[in-house]
Amino acid sequence: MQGPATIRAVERTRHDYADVMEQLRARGLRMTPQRRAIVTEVMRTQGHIAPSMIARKVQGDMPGVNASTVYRTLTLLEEVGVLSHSHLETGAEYHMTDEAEHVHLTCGRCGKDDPLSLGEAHALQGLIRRHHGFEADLTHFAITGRCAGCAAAGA
Amino acid sequence: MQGPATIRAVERTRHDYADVMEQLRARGLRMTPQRRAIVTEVMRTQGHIAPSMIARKVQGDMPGVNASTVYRTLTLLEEVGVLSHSHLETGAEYHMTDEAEHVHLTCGRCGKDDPLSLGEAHALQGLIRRHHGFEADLTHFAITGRCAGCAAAGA
DNA sequence: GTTGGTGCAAAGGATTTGCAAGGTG
DNA sequence: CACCTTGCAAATCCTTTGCACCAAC
Repeated sequence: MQGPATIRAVERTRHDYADVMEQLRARGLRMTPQRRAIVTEVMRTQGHIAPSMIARKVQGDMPGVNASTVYRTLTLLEEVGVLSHSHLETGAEYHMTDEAEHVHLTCGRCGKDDPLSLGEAHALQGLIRRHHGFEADLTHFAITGRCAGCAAAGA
Repeated sequence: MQGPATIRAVERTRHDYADVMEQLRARGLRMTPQRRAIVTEVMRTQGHIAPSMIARKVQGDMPGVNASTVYRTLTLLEEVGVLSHSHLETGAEYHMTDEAEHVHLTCGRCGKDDPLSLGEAHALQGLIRRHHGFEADLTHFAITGRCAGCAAAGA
């Protein structure tokens, strides 16, 4: 599990089915109804969603879809570039690759999850690059801590 | 699973058994040989170690120790403040709380894991604080990306 | 018709829980 | 001796794999 590096400017078009199909076809792969259902579920989700949750939801809409199919599909769609995953406190979660353009600032006390702007993310990346030549992908792991409110509250 | 926030200057003494016992006793808890073995294993580890690995190693030295004891102990020692965990690409890993003073820069291609200095970490935290009032704990999640070498190599 | 995909079933591994027996302070 | 801890065993959960059948293109 390892995503692409750095945050790119948002210039690509958002993925839709045509897009997904194209990426699959380019590799001689097929767009099955199961895959369609899985992509739909991830697209419908604002933000990120856990694999096991995708499995449950997809099975809700389309009984008979096997969990193993879901896991295999997620892996495949990530290889193809349609999906990406990030690590949150609760585990790995998937999202459309082109929705990866934000960094999670998750409060460990109240659970609030603020996004970091592109500009701020770039500033952080620049700072890391300057000292290590390391190209950070801040979207891949969340950043935890205490939000302003909770920090003020003391905890 | 959620650790304390911010990176503190390293001024506290390193934990040793006396330290651990004190923290337990303060809560009316006991220092059993199993707990001693588990703490020993974590202290012996330079850096971080996964729960399942701790279980295996402890069982190696001290057959009969049950895995459930290990998991319960890790949770407890984290509540007490002796241990903390971080999230790396491979999952959660534990370490002595006072060894948490570094941020992981993990290369997703070659796997190299560089630490970020305290000063640099503070700079990043300052930047985040300025814009969001958010007190980031950069030690809790690793930062992935591409190390200088791999970034240059193109991948 | 090819070749990739899916369902099914089973395996695997990590982690949790209830409970009675055991050990620490 | 009281109460915390442990071992045991069972139960979950999530995820992976082998394989024969099925379907997309």
